[in-house]
Amino acid sequence: MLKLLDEEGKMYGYEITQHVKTLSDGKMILTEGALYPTLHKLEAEGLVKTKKVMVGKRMRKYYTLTTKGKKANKSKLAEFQEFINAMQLILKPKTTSS
Amino acid sequence: MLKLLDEEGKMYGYEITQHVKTLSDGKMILTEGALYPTLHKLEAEGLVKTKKVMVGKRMRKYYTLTTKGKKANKSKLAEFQEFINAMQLILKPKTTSS
DNA sequence: AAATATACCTAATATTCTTAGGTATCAAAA
DNA sequence: TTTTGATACCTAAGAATATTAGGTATATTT
Repeated sequence: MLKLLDEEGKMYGYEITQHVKTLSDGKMILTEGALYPTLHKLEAEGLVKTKKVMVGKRMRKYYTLTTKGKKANKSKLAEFQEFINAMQLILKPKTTSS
Repeated sequence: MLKLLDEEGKMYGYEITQHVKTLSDGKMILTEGALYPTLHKLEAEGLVKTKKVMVGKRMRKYYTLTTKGKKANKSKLAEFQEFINAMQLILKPKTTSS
């Protein structure tokens, strides 16, 4: 979420779920039960700030990264890559011979 | 765990934690609170079977994959790779120009 | 002798996700 | 025109999993 918000500037919750689905060719589904509590937590931690906008009679809540959120994005992305690297080391096939 | 057991043939719990630490250059720590409940669950599901061995006065519980466990290993490895692929698609930097 | 490593384990708590709701507007199909 | 599906927010119960912090005991190293 932080990464998408960093690139897109501002996004609303539903938009984030659609982005995730599109970018992953439908392989990842970010459910609303996972999405909204996380966004609220990010806001409580001061990583994002919100702006409510009315589109017709319907409400949209736009999220944007704070300075703290941009820093968190970088560190979390690096952390995730380290996780992937470590997992690949562990899951790399053990070379039996050669 | 399934992957390590598949390659090593048989392993005991503590050995698995050390393997994970070594393979990942100390970046991943598999704690015992995560390890043992998971091994017990794998056994309950019939993916691994156990054999208790006394080494001096100390007990070791060796785990080996069942046929079902070997199949599960393959599918779980594939599943994890798909997860990584999907995440990389989502986390891939958005090309702004060119 | 004491500290560290080996070797098993559990349990309370915390965290997070899934599932399954609820409310409401808007557009398209039946 | 009604009903379905998409858009758009949300919460809460339950399930799953990890963290933390123990407990027990033997073996080895300092």
